[in-house]
Amino acid sequence: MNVKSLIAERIELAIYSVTGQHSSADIQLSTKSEHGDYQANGIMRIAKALKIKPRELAEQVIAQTEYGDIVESLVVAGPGFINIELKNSFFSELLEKGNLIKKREKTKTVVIDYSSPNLAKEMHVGHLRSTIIGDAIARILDCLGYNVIRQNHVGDWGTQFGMLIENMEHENFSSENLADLETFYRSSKKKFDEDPEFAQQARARVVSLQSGDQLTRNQWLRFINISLSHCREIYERLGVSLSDEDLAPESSYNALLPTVIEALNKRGLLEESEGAQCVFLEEFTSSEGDRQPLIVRKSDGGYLYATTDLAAILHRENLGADRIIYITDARQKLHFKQVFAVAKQAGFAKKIEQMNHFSTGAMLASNGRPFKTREGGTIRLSDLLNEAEQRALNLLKSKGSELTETEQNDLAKAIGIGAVKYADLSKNRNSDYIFDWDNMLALNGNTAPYMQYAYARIQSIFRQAEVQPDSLSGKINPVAQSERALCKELIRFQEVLDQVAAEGFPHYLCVYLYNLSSLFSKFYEELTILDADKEKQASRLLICERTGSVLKLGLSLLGITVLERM
RNA sequence: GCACCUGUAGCUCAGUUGGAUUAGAGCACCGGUCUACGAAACCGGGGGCCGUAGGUUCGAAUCCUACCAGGUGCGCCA
Repeated sequence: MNVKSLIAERIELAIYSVTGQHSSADIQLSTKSEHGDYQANGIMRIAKALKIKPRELAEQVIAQTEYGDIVESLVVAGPGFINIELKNSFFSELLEKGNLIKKREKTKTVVIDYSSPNLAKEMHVGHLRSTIIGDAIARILDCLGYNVIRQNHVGDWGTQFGMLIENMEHENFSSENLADLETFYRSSKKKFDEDPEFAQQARARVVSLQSGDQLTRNQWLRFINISLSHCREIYERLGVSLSDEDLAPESSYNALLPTVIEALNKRGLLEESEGAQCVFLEEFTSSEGDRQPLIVRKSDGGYLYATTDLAAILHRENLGADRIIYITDARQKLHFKQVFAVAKQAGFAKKIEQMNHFSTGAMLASNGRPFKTREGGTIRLSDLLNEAEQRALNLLKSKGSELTETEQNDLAKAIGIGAVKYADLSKNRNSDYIFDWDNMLALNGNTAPYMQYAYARIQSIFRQAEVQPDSLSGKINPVAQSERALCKELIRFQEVLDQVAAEGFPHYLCVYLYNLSSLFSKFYEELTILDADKEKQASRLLICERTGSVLKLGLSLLGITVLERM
């Protein structure tokens, strides 16, 4: 249940009955405990528009609000805030019932495009952000009851593949001895850049590939399959929910491309410029009259990624999308802005209500420079993940774990991978972020291990008490400040998920889970659970259970596994 | 040249769309709390001209303008 929306509804109804207008009450979480649990900030804005005194309006709104079941008190404060204190019984009952997440009834279809690696080479660190952030958003939308269609728009078409297939012939490579894709890509690229004759043959390959030459196509398929199996392995290790069914490769849009051009032409959007077919839109014209083109067909007749992306929007429309989301590097911002605008103009997205490009910043090394190997090359994702697991294992050993060797290895995987993912997810996706092993593996602060620890501690309580957490039931009565604070945070879960779903910022969920873990630690330090009297013990065990469930579900939505002990 | 993004504590980051005399976390630094429901934790302390300068209003880290610094993109790569 979204508590914030519930409160907003009540207060907005009262605002309507006082003013006759529908206005946002602007409900926010109170920043200070003296100001209650939530606060309504909208009164001052409304009063200003109506030219009445804010405090008087606030009084009238309070008098009209129906709140007996959820709110303890509504108080006018400062220049016209309404401070809202929730009834303990309200959140106790909510928590006793336990179902904190309410799925949508009228479902919407959301098509989400993420990861989308280039199959010409192995996945590298540059693919991490889109993959992880996209997966979290997809899972959250899923959990909220949206009909989610994942699209992995892998790059499997174009010059690079001509180059690779040609080189497979030259080097006499078969799929069996192509284990190291990255090296093969580099040597092919080198040859392509240095040997004009080879480059020519490579381009000819592209033509025969795209015209359906059987031999070339077979080679291409073999190559794609090797590359895909690398991806599957990475997704498996990362715990990413993408499967083969979500593949929507560039090549699959090939047949649609002439249709796209034709449709643009029919709409009168096409214009030839310097031999290329372009779309010029008003909104991409500067004040000096410089026009920014979206090139959809090259002068040699070839199509570009803009054409493919337009075709992909047509495809999404056919999938019944109400909303489409793309998660890519921020460098593609202008590109998607243009593609969305052209798609709208061309009538490719008549039924799509929302088109979101959620862009991500870059991953940087601790010196603030791009994150590369010492030689200046890209870092393979598999190497990065190996290092994460190794570092987590070292950490476990240094803590003198009592667990067996195999248990430690399993833990190291969960901790290492979780730390890498969480480090990425917990930052605002817009900004570049500095990749730092020590920060992400720290056992304190806004890190995955800190939350995994909080969860493990909760499970330990249940083991100590010899109870099955899922069998717990009864009354919750938060008497102490620290348990009330924890309960109040627990009922915010849906509110936070709704916000991530709307805005595409998983770090809101991270901040929330961190805050929750931290409130749990305070609660745990301050109050006895097992030694408390029967009633308090039952209540507190149930609070522990709800905290554990929210942590487990919350982390799993981020694609991070919890640990029973660590 | 034009456009977009970023600038918050020594470091890494939040700041819920303009909210409350005192801008928050973690690391690092200083100090405190275990004969133990997991100290991998908790509590306290110092540390800030929110890049700079104006403006908008009851109220600005948040909005507007100019400037400074860093990054990125902009006609036939994706």
